[in-house]
Amino acid sequence: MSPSEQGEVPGTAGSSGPPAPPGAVGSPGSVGPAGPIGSTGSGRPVARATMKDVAALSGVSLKTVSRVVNREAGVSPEVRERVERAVVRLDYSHNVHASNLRRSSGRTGTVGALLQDISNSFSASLLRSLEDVARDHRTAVLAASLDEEPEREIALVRGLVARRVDGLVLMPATARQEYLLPELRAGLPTVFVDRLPHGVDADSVTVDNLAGSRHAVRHLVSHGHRRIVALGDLRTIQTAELRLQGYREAMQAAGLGGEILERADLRTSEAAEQAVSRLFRTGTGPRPTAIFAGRNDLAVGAVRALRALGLVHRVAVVGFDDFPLADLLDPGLTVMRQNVGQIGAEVGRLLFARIAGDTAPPRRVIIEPTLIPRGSGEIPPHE
Amino acid sequence: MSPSEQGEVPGTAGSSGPPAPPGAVGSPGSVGPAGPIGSTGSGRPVARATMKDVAALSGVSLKTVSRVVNREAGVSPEVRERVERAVVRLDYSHNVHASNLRRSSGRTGTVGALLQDISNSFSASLLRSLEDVARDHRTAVLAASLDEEPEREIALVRGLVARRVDGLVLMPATARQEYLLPELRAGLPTVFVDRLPHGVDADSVTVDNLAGSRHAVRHLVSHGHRRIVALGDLRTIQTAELRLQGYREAMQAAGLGGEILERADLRTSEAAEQAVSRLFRTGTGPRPTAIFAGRNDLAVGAVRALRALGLVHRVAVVGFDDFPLADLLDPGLTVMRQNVGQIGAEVGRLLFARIAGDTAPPRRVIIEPTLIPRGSGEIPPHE
DNA sequence: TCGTCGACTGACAACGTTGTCAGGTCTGGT
DNA sequence: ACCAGACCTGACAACGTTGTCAGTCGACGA
Repeated sequence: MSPSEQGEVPGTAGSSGPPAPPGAVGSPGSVGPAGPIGSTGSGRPVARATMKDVAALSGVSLKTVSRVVNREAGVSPEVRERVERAVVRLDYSHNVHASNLRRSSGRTGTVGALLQDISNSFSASLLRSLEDVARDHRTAVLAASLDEEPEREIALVRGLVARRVDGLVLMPATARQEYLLPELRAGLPTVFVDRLPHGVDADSVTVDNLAGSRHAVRHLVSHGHRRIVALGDLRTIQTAELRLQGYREAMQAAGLGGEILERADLRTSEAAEQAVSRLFRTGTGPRPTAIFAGRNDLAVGAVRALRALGLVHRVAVVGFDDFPLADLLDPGLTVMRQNVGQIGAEVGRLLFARIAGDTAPPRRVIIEPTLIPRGSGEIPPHE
Repeated sequence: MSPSEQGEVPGTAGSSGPPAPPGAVGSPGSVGPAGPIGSTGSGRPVARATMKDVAALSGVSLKTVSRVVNREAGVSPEVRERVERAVVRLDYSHNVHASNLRRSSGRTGTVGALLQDISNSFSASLLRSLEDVARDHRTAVLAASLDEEPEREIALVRGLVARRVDGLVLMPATARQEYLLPELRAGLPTVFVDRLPHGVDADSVTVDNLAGSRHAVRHLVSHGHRRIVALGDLRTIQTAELRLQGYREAMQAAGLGGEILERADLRTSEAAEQAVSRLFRTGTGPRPTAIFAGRNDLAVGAVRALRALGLVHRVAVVGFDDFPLADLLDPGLTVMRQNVGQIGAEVGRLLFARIAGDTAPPRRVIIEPTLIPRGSGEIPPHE
């Protein structure tokens, strides 16, 4: 029997080939009584070909197919060629789940990224730079948004662990992460980003929020401002509270403790817009002359409100977190920039080092934000 | 023997319990000679507990553990309780890959989304709305960026198929997608987004680029413009070419065929900025009085150039694709808005209908973009 | 008292793959 | 002619789980 005559596509109309060769494993029809693999006349889905089918078609054993598919050495060129033809003919696609299950390494080639909201520019850019690192490691990224919902975080982590991700990037929505302890002990590489871990010890990449907001406020003070209002997100969010704290510290340090004025728990751009609008419209006493916004869309909301009031060139604004087009506003928005690309790359570096087996003690990488003056933060006080 | 005394954590220091009960399956030490499960003194990772370990600890069979974990009926409360305690004690986590391998359904609870660039606001918002639909179906999303690289698309699709995703969302970078035929025939639910499929038949959700760009150009013409320049991305990108085509058609229809002026193959905001800059600085003859930008960051680049030239209030601009803060520019940027939330939700709806078994012929959903006038597109011509 | 039924539980095979090991063939040296 | 060794190839078990089916046990009606 010549090798080239061996096997046939199971179920192909008009069987014209020889009977299954002696070496064939399994019955050709085992995928289904009526079903050719890869195509039916109708649109009905069809079972995928397995290594068994490839083995049967090419007249070799399962193990040999495995060798060819995994490009292992020690397969004769003719056999390799025969198997490869069968692979193409059957549209065989490797099943990585079965493969990983059997393999010793236990890697799935997948990492999870749980971020605040992947449609916001900070999370999206972070995800993107992580993706770039992951691709270099032939790894896919499962991404999801937490929207500051703690229960969602816990449910999603459970799901990722059940999927046996090789690593986890987390911008936590929970206040404490003890629930992660078993996973960390089981060796799940985990990197916190933007927010420090609480109750567990793990790698983290964060921005120096305290120093950053102090810097921003000092900047306003140095331009003559005394009545500076701070806008902040939910106080339960670590970074939000830290930025407010930095504001307070800087005010105290400048001897302006009596002028401290905070509007916190602002969730959205609209909430910030409304808060600023109220503050500047209905103010009875002296109004603030400057705004420090603790998050990018709060700054945007503030600018919208000032625009509506005709005050964009009279009230100074500094925001935390840069965003696209901030330079195109009029005046350009002065911000504390967090270098998102650097953060994402650092997160990826740490994560894949852990995945590769790095067992050093947890690292806390802290990135200093930088002030980008663009005009809005350099407006002098107007009464 | 009382149930509460059965079993113990394998390897726990100071074995004080009774010997393994008669019904126990497997040896308690089978996970490793020295290793307790879930914790070691050192930071070394440790094998995860399997159902076998849970079965051994709770003194029941594998199958019973499976029943408890999957909340199947027909397990006595005492046994259930005993198993659940063992699950907690061992930090058992279900292995969905093994589960899916054995299960009949073949679902993995994962879909893939291959978009242009998940850090750009269009792709990011799309991903986000897809994620919301996916979460309702208890499904995770694998996301990746194609950056207009055809080979990457093909490699990533191969990877997703090997991961046996339940469905695929594709914003193709390839000109033709015949390579997908085997997967489509095998029943892989696939939805194209933003760009139509070529060479294969599949669901799609796109924007009416032709009508949209005609509308944008007509808008400029109706404000008195005759010399309108069009900026476009790579002509090989379907949507980019369609938008240029719409521009040409609208110009012809307005009797302005002789005024057609295109700058295509602009990949980035910077390229657009440079092109516009050159056009308006060095122009010898009469300069254009309006710009139609075929993609959001090309519009941004154009605005940057005009800003630098002091022409923002003298040259009209209409962009295709809305983006955050377009309303905050001065003047506000007039755009053709594609309703991204609607597109993403529609994509999700189609995808999960297919996953649920819908076998109707492929659908082409076309969404009409709407003109959002904000000022920049309503500037009259200045010579 | 005995058979029957329902409720619960377990043994076993199978999902698609790879690690281990043993067997077969062929070449070349004696 | 014979054997060692290199080179290919295949049988089998195992990864962690679930579907199938058979078995045990106590309660209940006749």
